Amino acid sequence: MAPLSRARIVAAAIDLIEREGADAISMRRIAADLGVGVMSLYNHVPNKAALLDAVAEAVLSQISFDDDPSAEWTERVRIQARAFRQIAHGYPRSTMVVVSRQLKSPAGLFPVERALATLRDAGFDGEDAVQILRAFIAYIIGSLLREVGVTPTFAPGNLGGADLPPDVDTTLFPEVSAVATHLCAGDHEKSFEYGLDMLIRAIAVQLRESKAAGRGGARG
Amino acid sequence: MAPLSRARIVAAAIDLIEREGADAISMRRIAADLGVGVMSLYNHVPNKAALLDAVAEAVLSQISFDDDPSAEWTERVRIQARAFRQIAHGYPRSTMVVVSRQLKSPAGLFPVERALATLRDAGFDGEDAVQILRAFIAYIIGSLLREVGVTPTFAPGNLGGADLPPDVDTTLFPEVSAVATHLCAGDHEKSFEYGLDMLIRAIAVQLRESKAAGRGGARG
DNA sequence: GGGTGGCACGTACGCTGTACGTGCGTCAAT
DNA sequence: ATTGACGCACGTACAGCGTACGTGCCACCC
Repeated sequence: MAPLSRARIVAAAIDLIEREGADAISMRRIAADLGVGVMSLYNHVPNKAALLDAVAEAVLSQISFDDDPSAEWTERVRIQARAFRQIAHGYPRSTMVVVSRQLKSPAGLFPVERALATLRDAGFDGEDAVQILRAFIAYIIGSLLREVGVTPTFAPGNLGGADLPPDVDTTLFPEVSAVATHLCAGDHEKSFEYGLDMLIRAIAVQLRESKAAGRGGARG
Repeated sequence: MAPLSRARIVAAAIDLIEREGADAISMRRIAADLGVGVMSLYNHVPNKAALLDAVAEAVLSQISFDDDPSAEWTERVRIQARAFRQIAHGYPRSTMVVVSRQLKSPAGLFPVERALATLRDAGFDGEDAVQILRAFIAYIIGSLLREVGVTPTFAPGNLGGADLPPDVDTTLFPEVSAVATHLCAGDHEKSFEYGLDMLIRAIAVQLRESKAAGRGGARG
């Protein structure tokens, strides 16, 4: 048996989360899966919180950014956003863990660096780039939460429908009832791309305004 | 002493969360705060998960929508979005609880109804209204998570700065270092309004395109 | 008066994270 | 070769968790 190591512990934790959900995770289960004693874990990880941080970092660091630096900036931010979403597909149950702990490690900073470079190349000054990036991250995280939150047990049936309780009061919620079909139809990718399109176009508009108003911020 | 009731239990739970954080919540602590036995809680609440759902619903139902139905739709969605953010200010530690459990109750459906009515009044058809709403909710939730996640212990010092570790490698992360000032400066309201502006303008652009392309969706 | 049901409560069980002590294996210095 | 130090796996133990179950009190209706 390979010697116990931090990496093996983190891998086992991710595996367990993906198989049985984030709630099922415990030091004892992880140790059992690894075939070691519980306390052996603490020789490599200070405590459970740190282990979850390590899980978040490991998942996050698997993002692969393959956007072409010479491409149009609109396409680059689109690809970067998709890369984020991709990890949520690879590790759906871990997404909540990643999102719920904010980490200040290089793994978390790397995508930020990439995005800022893209936005500043596009012509935004520092403050606007930061604000735009924040808006993007907020949108992406919110989207991922919706995607993974809607399928807490991964029942294959609720991917297309049964999202809404069937007993919505038609008179109390006329609008909801009217668009119930679309509300229930949960094509996550389509929704994600829809909002992504919106955001990118908004940024493009802002950039034009910014340029029209001369150098400096997009305030106007 | 007033008789134990579901409402009193939920209120005590919210109180406890706000005072000591979401991690500190336990049935025993709640019971102790109420001066009752632990198991008495279970006469009014089936289990802890249901209690947390009730907490989320109680917090969510305190949103007050005072947007003027005759106002411009851009202003209405802005005010509705702010109303959401407002609850995160009233119950900062509970926000994570609200966000992490998706609920299909009237309390959760009411804001949806309101928003859909506004968007459809603005001229969007059902599908676009739903997609736009989803993008908005994603942005708002993502923003709130950032706001409350940055202050897990509510230390008054870290509101303005100290967000970034001081040892960021300048050569590894040149962009991050260059805009570190803006990255650390965390004016949550300003950031929220910045992205909100972006989104609303994006929707306005989309609406114009939609109208220019004739009746129907905004698909161009 | 006698049944019935709601509600507060104590006890108990299996689970959790982790502090602490112990023993084994390997390597460095003598 | 002997000894000491150190790293690491592990068992035990403890406080705290959610909650299943049983008990007893009290208000109610027949």
